[in-house]
Amino acid sequence: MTVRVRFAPSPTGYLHIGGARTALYNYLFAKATGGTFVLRVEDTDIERSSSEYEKLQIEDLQWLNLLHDEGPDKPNPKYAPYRQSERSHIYMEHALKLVEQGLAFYDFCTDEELEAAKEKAMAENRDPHYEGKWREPAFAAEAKARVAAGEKAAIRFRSPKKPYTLHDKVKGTVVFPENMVGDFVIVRSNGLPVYNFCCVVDDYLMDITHVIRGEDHLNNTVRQLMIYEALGAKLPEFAHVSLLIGADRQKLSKRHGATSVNLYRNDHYLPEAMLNYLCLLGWSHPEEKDVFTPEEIIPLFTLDRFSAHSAIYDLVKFKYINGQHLKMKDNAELIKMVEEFCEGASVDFFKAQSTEWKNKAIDITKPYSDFITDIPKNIQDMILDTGLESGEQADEIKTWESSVKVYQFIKEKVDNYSADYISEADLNAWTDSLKKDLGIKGKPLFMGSRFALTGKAHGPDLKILIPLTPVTIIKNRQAEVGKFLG
RNA sequence: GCACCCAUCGUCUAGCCCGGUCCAGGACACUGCCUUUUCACGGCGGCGACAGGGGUUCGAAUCCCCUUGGGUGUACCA
Repeated sequence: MTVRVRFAPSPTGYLHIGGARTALYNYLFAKATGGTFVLRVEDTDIERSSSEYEKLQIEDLQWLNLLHDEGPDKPNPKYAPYRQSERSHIYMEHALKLVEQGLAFYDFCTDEELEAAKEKAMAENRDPHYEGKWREPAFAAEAKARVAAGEKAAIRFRSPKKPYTLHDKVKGTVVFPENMVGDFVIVRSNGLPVYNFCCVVDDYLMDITHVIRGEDHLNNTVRQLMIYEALGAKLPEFAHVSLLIGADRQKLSKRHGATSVNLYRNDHYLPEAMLNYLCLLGWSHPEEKDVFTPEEIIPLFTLDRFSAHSAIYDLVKFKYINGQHLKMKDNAELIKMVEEFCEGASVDFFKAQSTEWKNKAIDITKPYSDFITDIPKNIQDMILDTGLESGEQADEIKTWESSVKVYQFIKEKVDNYSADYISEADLNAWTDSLKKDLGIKGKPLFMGSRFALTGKAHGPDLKILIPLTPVTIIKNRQAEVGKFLG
């Protein structure tokens, strides 16, 4: 049996990080087993669904490189169409069959009647299940006649009063007691079928072998189990993955920060880092590695390494993982990314430099960066910025009497420098001269010359940094340094 | 309310199914040291958890029960 899994988003908003995570798990499982990853669009809620969101969600999936093998844009004739809105006739056909078999029935109750019955049941401390007369087989003929006459009716599934057992790959054996659900609607009175019904019909007809989805569907599964049974369909394997929650352990929402994938995409997070981080929220690497690429994980991915409890979505480790993936990239790729994705004065400057310059600039900024956008930011701070660093270190430098000597010596050299950039050899000659001729050594020499050249007490190795810095900028800084030192 | 799910460092987790090798391991964060005549990167340490209570057992993080806490569902939403 070849594995077929699906990701079935509702196009009612942007792709959510929780959705991306379940998509990832389905994708990894398909790749790990040589199976097929199907994308199905669950747009039965016509009020909230839009084709625009469908498009955007697919774009986000593509950005994450979670490419589907089958879907609305890559149909397999055997299973198409892949949008539930285009499959209405299929659902109706099966719903009608269930009515014929007496496993479902037409219901003519009004919303008011239903609401009143529900309130009464609650008040009497009974389960608020359907109690209308139409569930009685005796009314079947009358119902059929009324529908034939054009009257609108919902179709309800006659729920068997017995317990159901689910063997879930994550939760283990779950027993749903009888009376957990009443006779639920499978087709609305407006003729549109409902999620729990469509889902089963589709998973059945599309030969889905493994249903990997969020835990929020766990209780729904009892309804689905009933429908599988009524349809005479073989049950797929189920894996109900725990949910992502906010730092307050509440459902993830806007107030917890960015919850949709496109926001991370716009901020130029690395897609492979996002996948890496999301993967770890609820699944663990067999060797406890925590930085890895999707390709590395595919051969290792199994359904028995999920944790059963929900995980707090917290950006701190995400940042670390993004940094690790960034540091794995080679310079050529990083240069391309900076030029393509980043903007600002430092990027414009960057683009105008030689390849050699770019490579060195990447070398010195990479260790300081977790995000691609940190690179131009660091280029700005380290190479282009003319401001002074304030704080204890700078104050300490000011107290050294040698600082002024170092500054004056270097200032004179820089003022008379004819090239646009100071060479490493010249810089070495200057520090040698400071050491030999002026007798300055140790901290005052190195810290002092760093401050005299950069206006800062910290930063990358001067020998690499200074040859990358335009002399004009150093001159501007020196005016500031001069004022600071008095 | 009722049903279902869950419960190991602040966070993500390993271990739990198949009790002893766990006075509980890793990672992030925080922190100390080393390296770097600076900072970052890196390396080596430190801090830090089995929710509580019963039971079973020679022995429980691991099995059972209760409590507490959290989550989900209970729609003619998905």
